[in-house]
Amino acid sequence: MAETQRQRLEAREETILAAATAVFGESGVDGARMAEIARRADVAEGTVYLYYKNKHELLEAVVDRFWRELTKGAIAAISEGANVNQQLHELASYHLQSLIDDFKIVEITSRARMRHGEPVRQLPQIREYVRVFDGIMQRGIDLREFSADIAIWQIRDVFYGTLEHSARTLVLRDQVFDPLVIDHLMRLFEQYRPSLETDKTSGLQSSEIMQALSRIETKLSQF
Amino acid sequence: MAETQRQRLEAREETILAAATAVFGESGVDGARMAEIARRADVAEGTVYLYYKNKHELLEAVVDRFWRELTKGAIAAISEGANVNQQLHELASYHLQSLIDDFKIVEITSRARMRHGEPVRQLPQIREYVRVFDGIMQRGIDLREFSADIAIWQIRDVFYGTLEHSARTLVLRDQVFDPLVIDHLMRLFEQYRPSLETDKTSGLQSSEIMQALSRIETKLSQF
DNA sequence: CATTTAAAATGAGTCATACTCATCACTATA
DNA sequence: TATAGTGATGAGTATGACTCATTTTAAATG
Repeated sequence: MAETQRQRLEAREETILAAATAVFGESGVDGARMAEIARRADVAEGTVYLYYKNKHELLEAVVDRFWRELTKGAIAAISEGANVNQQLHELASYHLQSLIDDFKIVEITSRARMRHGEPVRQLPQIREYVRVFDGIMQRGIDLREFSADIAIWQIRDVFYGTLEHSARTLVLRDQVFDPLVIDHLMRLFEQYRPSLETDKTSGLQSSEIMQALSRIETKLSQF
Repeated sequence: MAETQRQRLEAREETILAAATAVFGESGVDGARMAEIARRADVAEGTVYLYYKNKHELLEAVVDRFWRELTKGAIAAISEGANVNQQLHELASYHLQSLIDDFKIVEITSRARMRHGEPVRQLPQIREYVRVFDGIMQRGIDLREFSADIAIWQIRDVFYGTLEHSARTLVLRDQVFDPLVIDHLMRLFEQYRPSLETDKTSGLQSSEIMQALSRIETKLSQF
């Protein structure tokens, strides 16, 4: 049956992809042997090339699937009804944990970015992934929890940049998740709250206010 | 003369390193041919292997030198007498500009990090490079410009993580330096200022102000 | 200056491995 | 059961990193 045939082919493609993910993860891109991937997928070496044009395209498929799964996981990790802050916290935790758990595959992602024929491109699936963040931030702005004049793309760079760098630092040390990183990041986001009465530098202004209040109170106490 | 001989060898090593930097930059790690590097350095292919054990070690040398130069440049870029904030601004600008200008080499850095025999390591020269940041922050703490209870390593991750991610975003768009990124980052550092009278959340501050105002109003109403 | 000796350079040859392609096997339809 | 056509195979090819026997260069010695 055509239906069964198609399923067989997809199953085989999936098997090859799984084998490739494992081998790339274990041995890295350069260490991975196409022969080993074929062996694990229980197919001949030539068969792999029926499904993927070359090693790099196979790598791209592995990375692509990884980020697609990550997107699913992220969406599942944030609780529907929660407030914006809570959701950001959940996304940050999920992201950091994933980066640590699948460090090998994440490292490999940069390899997929550069195709031999030069111009560095952004992977569509990563674009998709960061949309999750953008969605939450946009909701935060709509709900007036965040100032309307922030640039989401800049904050996105802070968010993902910090987490990526932190993950690298953590893995190079002891490989464990550190909630302090999340707390610290979330504290930064307080900067984006809409300020009712002041501009940027709340320190100076509030101290001025406090001084003024002190003067008033001192005066009053004289009565 | 032994002196001259030694210089000749070092000059040749430098020539090979320069050729390698160029070829790696143009063609990427996988695209770079050892034969091409040798040709550009005007030596035989075998000669390259007298100076560097293999392609990966040559790559490491290229990356190592790049970051060493970057450290020199960073130190030169920050003005000795300036205040901490100014210095951070200068370092951030220099770093972002460098990441954009030498994007190719920076991308290649991650390749140098993973040696075939597994465990990912941090490159000594990058360690050295981030010390520049640490030094400025420490001075900031000593001068009470920053709160003493901050963890420098966390802020370092924010600093470099954000800049690295921003650089990637910028390069993938239009390749140009954007001062907004720096301003935004510097704004975040306001979070680390020592607060004179209050804790973290400026929201709490305003509530304190409201309480004080209430006290005043209460007092006033007594007249 | 000639000779010896050691170091440095060379590039043709080796080897590992990504990729190809002529051949074979299997499945579905007539 | 025959046949067509799609999918699978793995021996063979091409490429490029790396080696090493040989040659060249330069320093040391008399």
